[in-house]
Amino acid sequence: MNAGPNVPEREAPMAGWEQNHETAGMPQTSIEDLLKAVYGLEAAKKRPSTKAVADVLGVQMASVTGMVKNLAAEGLLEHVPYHGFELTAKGRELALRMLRRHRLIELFLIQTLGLGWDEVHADAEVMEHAVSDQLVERIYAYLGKPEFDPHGSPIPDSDGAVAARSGVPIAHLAAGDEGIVSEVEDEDPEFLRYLSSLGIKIGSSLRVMAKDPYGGLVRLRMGRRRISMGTEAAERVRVARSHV
Amino acid sequence: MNAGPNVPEREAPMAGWEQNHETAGMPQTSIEDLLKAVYGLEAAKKRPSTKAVADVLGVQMASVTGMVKNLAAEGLLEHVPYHGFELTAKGRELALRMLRRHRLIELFLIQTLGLGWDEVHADAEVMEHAVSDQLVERIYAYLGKPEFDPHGSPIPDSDGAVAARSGVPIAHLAAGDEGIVSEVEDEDPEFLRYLSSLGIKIGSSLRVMAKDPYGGLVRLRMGRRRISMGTEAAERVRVARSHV
DNA sequence: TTCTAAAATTAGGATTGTTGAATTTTATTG
DNA sequence: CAATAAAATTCAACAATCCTAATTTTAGAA
Ligand SMILES: [Mn+2]
Ligand SMILES: [Mn+2]
Ligand SMILES: [Mn+2]
Ligand SMILES: [Mn+2]
Repeated sequence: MNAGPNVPEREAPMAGWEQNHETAGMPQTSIEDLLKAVYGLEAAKKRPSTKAVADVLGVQMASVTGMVKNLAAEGLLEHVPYHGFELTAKGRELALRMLRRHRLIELFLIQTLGLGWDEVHADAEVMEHAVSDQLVERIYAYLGKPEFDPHGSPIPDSDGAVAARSGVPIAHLAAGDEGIVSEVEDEDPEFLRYLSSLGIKIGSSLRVMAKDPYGGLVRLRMGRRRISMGTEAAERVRVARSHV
Repeated sequence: MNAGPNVPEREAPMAGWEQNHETAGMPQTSIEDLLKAVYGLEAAKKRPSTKAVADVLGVQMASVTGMVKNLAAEGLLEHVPYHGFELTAKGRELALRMLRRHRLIELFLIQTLGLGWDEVHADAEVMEHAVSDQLVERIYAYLGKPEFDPHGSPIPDSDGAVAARSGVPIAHLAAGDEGIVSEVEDEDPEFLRYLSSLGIKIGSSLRVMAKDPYGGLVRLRMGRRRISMGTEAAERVRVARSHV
């Protein structure tokens, strides 16, 4: 065993520099991010392969294999070597707990500080590992028990229940379809600014005018504005169909 | 070398679970806390000995010796084995940067969420390592460029300049002295609740009625309330003398 | 000055998260 | 069915924190 709590006697030093974090048996950042990555791949109906997870995390496959061994030992996921892995109920719970934190933090920063939807992801990505459950619940209450984050993603509740992903990617619509923007990919600030420049936000109502068969361009109308979007972007914006 | 940035190609996954933190060359939590501990001891005019730092951080002396070697190699402090260490300008800068973060976060949580002064230290202690400089400055602006944190400690400015510690401990006052509470020790929630139960807050005006020479009890008057306080507590509350 | 207790360092381990290189397994293609 | 490329694992190393148990150094007391 290693790194016991080892509570030191307090020494009555003056305000502002004392330590003694209660970070004892807390799950590590990397663990939590790996679980989130697996969850995200599962949710996106992609197989959470070693390679896919490594790509999401930005580490080598060997690192994932190594970490997965620890995670499996802790009962957070199951691993059949060479045949992928899968979250256990416990692992999914932890992943959803992180997603809840991430999304509440994003919304909190936007609501309090007036940041833009393109300015909060990176900070939330780090802060999600740093806040206490107590603080998260205070934020939740302060925000009025919100159900969606600033990018339209559902906020898991404190029991780990989460609404199904809403809508379908714009790219999956056909000419003539109409819908309301329900969720956008949130991790790339540039992309979010691009959407803003097109006037797209959560709740925007749009209609597919045409789809170019080869280049993969989608022509849309939003109110009286006409915009076009490449397939790549059209895959990253989901709309709830309002008309088939 | 280890853990290169290793930027992965983006894969256009859907909102809410992508990673790729920009945590590349960032200083670690332990490093930052050690520097803060040394700074705090220096500020309190205690020698930042291996033992003192170990006690503050809640680790063994051997761990401090080891970490100090790294810190010295990075030019954050100077170490003369067996004769203590001292922050370099760079080390002090980093320590003050952390203190700024810590104090702004505490104030931010209190102002936005309405938390009590006893509920913010532990979260700030962890969050201080997690927020971006950009976010810190947004918080600073949002709070109206505050000069003091909720416990009366001065907030270092973004250049690392910090006001001198204000006041003296109540324990240092003599009978008849009057003063205004200017700063209280912040890391022990119990202690802060104890102060609250006595009605003491930053700005409270009080007068020393008597000091018991042996037991070390200080008898105070605050408005028309009379309170007594043991030496230990009286060492942890500072007042700005208003009358000698 | 000599002794001794406290403080500090060194030595030797453990654990975690990494990497790159070598190897093994799987799946696909011919 | 064999060849082969991609995916996955294993292995050896390394860095950073931590620990416990020696050992060394310092400083204060006798
Ligand atoms: Mn996000
Ligand atoms: Mn994260
Ligand atoms: Mn504090
Ligand atoms: Mn800290």
